Amino acid sequence: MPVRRPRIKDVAERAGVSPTTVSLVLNSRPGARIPDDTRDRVHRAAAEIGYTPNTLARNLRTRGSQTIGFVSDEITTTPFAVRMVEAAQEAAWARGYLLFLVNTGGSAETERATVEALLQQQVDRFVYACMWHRVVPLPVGLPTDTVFLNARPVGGGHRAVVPDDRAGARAAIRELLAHGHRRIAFIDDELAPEASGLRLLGYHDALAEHGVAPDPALHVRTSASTRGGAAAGGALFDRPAAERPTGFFCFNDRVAMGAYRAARHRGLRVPEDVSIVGYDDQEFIAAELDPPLTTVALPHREMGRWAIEALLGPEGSHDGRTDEPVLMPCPLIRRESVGPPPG
Amino acid sequence: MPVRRPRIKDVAERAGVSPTTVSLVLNSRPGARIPDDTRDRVHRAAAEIGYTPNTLARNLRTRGSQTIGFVSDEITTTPFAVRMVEAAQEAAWARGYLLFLVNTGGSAETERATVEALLQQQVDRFVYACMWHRVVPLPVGLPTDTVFLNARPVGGGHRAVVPDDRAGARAAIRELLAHGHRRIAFIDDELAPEASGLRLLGYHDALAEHGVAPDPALHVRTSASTRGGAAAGGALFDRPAAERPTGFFCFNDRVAMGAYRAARHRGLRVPEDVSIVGYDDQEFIAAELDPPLTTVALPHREMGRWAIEALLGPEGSHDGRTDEPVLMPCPLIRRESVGPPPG
DNA sequence: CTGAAAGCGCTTACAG
DNA sequence: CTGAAAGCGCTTACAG
Repeated sequence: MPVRRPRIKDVAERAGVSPTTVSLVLNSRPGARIPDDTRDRVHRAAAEIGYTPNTLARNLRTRGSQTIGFVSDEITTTPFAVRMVEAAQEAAWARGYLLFLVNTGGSAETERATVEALLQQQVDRFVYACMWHRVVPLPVGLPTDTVFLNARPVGGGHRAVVPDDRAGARAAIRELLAHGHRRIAFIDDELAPEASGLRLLGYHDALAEHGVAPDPALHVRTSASTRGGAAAGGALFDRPAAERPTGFFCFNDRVAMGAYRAARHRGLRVPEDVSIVGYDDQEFIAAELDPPLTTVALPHREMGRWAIEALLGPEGSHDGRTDEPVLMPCPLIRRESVGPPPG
Repeated sequence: MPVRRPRIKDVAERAGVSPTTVSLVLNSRPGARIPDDTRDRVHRAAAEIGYTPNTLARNLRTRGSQTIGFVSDEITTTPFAVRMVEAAQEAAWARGYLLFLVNTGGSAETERATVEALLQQQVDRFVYACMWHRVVPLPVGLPTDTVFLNARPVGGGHRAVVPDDRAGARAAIRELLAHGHRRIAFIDDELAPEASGLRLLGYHDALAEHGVAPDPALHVRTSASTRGGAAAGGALFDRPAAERPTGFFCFNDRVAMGAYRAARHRGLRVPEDVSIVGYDDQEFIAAELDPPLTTVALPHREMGRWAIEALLGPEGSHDGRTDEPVLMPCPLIRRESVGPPPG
């Protein structure tokens, strides 16, 4: 470390040219007509002393900064949504950008300070990500071309990408309907986040398509956990046979895991006696349940990539108009928890 | 954004002093005797025009860089180990550092390019993290004071922090022994990673303490998944009663989840008929199993924080000697899957 | 106490 | 085709 990295001047001296020339050939600027001879000497000299440009200096001069600020509420906190970070990082890297990752823990104050610190680092492009699909107040200090990931700002007017929860739910319910189910329950999240409202819409959409009247008693809310799923599922299982739902759409895979448990405790088999569909396609859970869970996947990777591409997209691709958020499809993942209703 | 951020010169003009003075007061250098009067004028001027220093320029000049490169094999890929990233980011932020996050996908070539790019950004401090406890070849290009997180370099000689898998396993087995179990199986990972060897040692340690001779037939290897756990657990359950283990130590929580399933299929109850201990304390799994799983936690947060603190620690705290890796304790998390053996 | 000047390592008009 | 010079926005000896 103590040996100082070679500078452009060192290359210039060794190649017997000026720093200007070195800069020109190393950046291979289109306009510059430089004989191959000179060009070679420079490249050789650079290679020999292991020259590599100081990005900081370049950025200071050009006022660019090949970096992106990735600020999130607590995204890294959630094992769950990491693929968004991963995909974003990969997409950024592929474009020659580096990602500054900061999570603010949800505090508005930290958020402000974070944005400030990044701005000082000359970071001029931001992705603001949430771990849950949320509608968020506009974080102060963020530039107007910030891209929202898994979130949209309350007023709109910014680019944003969110999962298409409504269509995802619709697909889930259709799957149940296609197998012949008519009494279909929706075990929803009691916190009723953005995703909740959207999925309820999708639930109704699909029911309406098939002409089945929604039974309000079959839409229940509980904590979106295994425990909640077991409790709510159990209550539903315990209804009189004629009123008992045969198909269950669960707010997430953990709720589904709870529903499995409640079924098991009552000697009910999945999918012979009851069909269950989850949401999230959560790693280590959905595929590993017994039987493997049919569920709707959250397009974390796709959204992460989209966000970076929108941010770095072709010049002027964002004309500042108040775009609608992009709805990323949530594919239905068919496994083995859905079958025809009993009898 | 088109409005250019104010520079130090703007503050100087407004306050009627030189840039030198502004720099001096804003950085409140210890030696500098500056009258409160001047000091106030500068601060006021800075506040009025919303001045905030350009970190890039400062870093170029001082050759510092308040940034840390966090390079990992595929850490963000694993929902599982995110807490390491999270804790590292928080610790860095608390010290005024920003984290460049890059994961290389495990490719040595990408790794080299990554380090190179970060070096060009004048990043001079690195954490190299792995998602699994691994022994890694020394990544090329990383400075010698790099801190290894959840990994140690093959030759040693670098600071590193890893989970104390041996002690963790010992605690798990002791827990089983304390409840009276003597026939204790270890359902190990077939890939036999670093953690595997260490845990086997801990398993033997604890057995030896209690004078129970290890039965090689009770140490089995399988894929570290639910399916693997179900298969291996099932085979063990099917042994003749007198040879059947009553306690199970599983390589991870997913294996334990499989063991639960195998037990259930055979009408065996946890913990009445069989006691099970996992490893990882994996979120959304361990605590949500039925019954909740007694397991050993991986100290991801603690390791993440430690890495940053070692990196940023008091000057000269690293004297370059070939330190042994720090072993971070893996606490036993008692829940409800362990009881006395039947009969 | 305070300022002019040099310089961190680049890039980019501008001359020649 | 190629170089001298200015400048990105700071900090820091050095004078005074």
